[in-house]
Amino acid sequence: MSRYIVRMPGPRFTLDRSSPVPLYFQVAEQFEHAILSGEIAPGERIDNEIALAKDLGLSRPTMRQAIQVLVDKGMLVRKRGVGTQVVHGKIRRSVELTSLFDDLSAAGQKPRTEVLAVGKVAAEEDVAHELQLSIGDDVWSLERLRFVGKQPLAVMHNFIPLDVVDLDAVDLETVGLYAHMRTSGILMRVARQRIGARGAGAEEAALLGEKKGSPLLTMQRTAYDNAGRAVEYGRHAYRPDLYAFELTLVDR
Amino acid sequence: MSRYIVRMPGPRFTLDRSSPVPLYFQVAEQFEHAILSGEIAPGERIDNEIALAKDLGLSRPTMRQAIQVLVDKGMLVRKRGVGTQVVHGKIRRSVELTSLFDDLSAAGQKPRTEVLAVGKVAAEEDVAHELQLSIGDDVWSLERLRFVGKQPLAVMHNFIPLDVVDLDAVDLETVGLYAHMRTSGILMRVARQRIGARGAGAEEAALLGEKKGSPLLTMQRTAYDNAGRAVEYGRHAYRPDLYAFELTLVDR
DNA sequence: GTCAACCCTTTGTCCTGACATATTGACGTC
DNA sequence: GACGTCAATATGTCAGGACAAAGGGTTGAC
Repeated sequence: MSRYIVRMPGPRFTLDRSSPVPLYFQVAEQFEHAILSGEIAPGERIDNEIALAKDLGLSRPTMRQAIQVLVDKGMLVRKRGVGTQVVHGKIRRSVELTSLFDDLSAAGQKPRTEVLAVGKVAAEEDVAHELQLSIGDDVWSLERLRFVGKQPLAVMHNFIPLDVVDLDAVDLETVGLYAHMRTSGILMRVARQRIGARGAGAEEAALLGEKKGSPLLTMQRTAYDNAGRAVEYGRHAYRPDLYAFELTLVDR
Repeated sequence: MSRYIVRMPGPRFTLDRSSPVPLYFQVAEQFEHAILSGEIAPGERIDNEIALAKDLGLSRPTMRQAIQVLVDKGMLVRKRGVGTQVVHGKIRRSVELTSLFDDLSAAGQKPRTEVLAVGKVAAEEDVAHELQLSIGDDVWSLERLRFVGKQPLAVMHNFIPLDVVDLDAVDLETVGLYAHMRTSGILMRVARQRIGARGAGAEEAALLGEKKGSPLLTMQRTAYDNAGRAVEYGRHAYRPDLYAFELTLVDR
C-alpha cells in the first residue's frame, strides 16, 4: 500500500466523540502537534485520506476537513494522484486578528502600557471615512505607549465609535484594548491592514527614544465586526529595531 | 420565508455543468461579482444554504463550499442560527504569492525593471540558512531596480539555489522572476515573509533617489515549493512613499 | 534504447441524508 | 409588564458513496 516514506498515525491519535470539540479539529490538532514536534518531518508523506479515515474510524469528508485545516495553515500540501506531505514544521504564526499586547504576552515577554491620552474627539477626515461616520462626529481617541521591558516599542493611536464600547471605566494599562472589546461582546471578524514606513515626527521620536526623522514601521488597521460595521481604526508606529510583521502565505 | 433583507440569486446565476471549472467555484465567482458590483450590499443577508442549493440545483455541501470560499476571503460572515451576510464589498486583495511585478501590472501601471547584477555568488550565513544550504555554496544572486513610470520604487535582491532554475538565458528585465520560475515548472506554494523598516544605506539611497538614512520599507521572503524545498530567498527595500503592504485578515 | 500508451494510486468534486447546536422571536405564565 | 420556555430557523458537524482527473510508474511497441 505504502511505498516510500509514509506515516501511519495509528493508535497514537485519540478521538473523543463525546467532546464538544469537532472531530476534524481534534485530528488537525494532533497532526499539527506531530508536525511541530518533528515526529513527522518536512518532506514526509502522510497516509492517504481513505486509509487515515479508516484508521481513525472517521468518514473521508471528516478526514479531508482535518487535513484542510493544516493545508490552510501552510503546513501540509496536497498533490492529486500523489499524496499529502509536510511542507515545513516551524510555522511562524501568521498575522491574526490580535493585538500587539497578545503578541508579546504569547511570546513570554512582559509588555507594559502607558496611556498617554483617552477621551472623545471630533473625527478627522480619514478617521470618519474609515469608521463610516461623518466628519466631526465624536469618537473615542486612545493614545498609548507600549514598552517591552524598559524600552519603548510603539506609539499606538486608536479610534472607536462611541456606541461600540465605553472606554471611561476601563483600566487600559492592564487590560488591553482588544481584550476589553471582546469582553464587551464585540467580535472582530475581518480587518484590513496597511503596513508602511515613514520618518519619525518630533513628538513620536521623543516618546520612542529615537531621533526625529529616524525610520519607523507603521501599521493602519480597520477592524469590522460580524455585521460589517467598522468598530476600530488604529494608526500605529513601531520601532523597527524591535518589531517586525511576520506572516505565512499559502497559495490556494 | 425571508424576513428582512435577503437576496435570492435565482435566475441570475448560471451554472455550466460541462465546464471543467468546479461548480462551487462558479457559484463563488458569481457571488463575488455580485458583491463587488454592489448588487448585494454590505450588511445584507443572503438566503440560507438550503434554499440557495435548491435554487441552483446543487447539494448543500457544494453550496457550503462555494460560500466558504468567500468567507475565507473575508467578504461573507456566517452566524449559526442567523444566516450569512456580506461584510464589505471592496476587498483589497490580500497578500498573495505574487511578485511586485504582478502587483503593478494588475494595477494597470507600467513597471520597468533594470537588472543591476546577476550571477553566482557564495551564500552568506543568512542566505544559506534560509535556503537550507551550506555557507559558501554557490547560489544565483539577482539584483534589480524597479521603476513605476520614471520613479525608482524598489531595490530587490534575490537568491536562488542553482538547481532550481537557470538565470543565464533569461531576459529578466521583461519576464519577471516569478513568471520565469513558474514557466520553469517551479510551483511556489508557501512563503514566509517578514516586513520591517530601516534607514537607507548609501548605495540604496543613490539608487532610489533618496537620502542616506531616509526610511525604507523592507521585506524578506522565503518561498517553498511543493516538496517543502526552499526555492527563493529575497531581501527587498521599497520607497515608503510609493509602496505599502495591504492585507485583509479573517478570523477563523 | 526511446517513447508512447496504459494502469494504478490519490486527491478533487459532488451527491444524499442525518443530527447537533446557537440564535431569535413568539408565546405563555407569574 | 417582566421573565422564562419553547419552537422555528440556519449554520455546524458527520456519515457513506460515487465518479472524475491528475500524477507516476510500468509495460509494450517500434
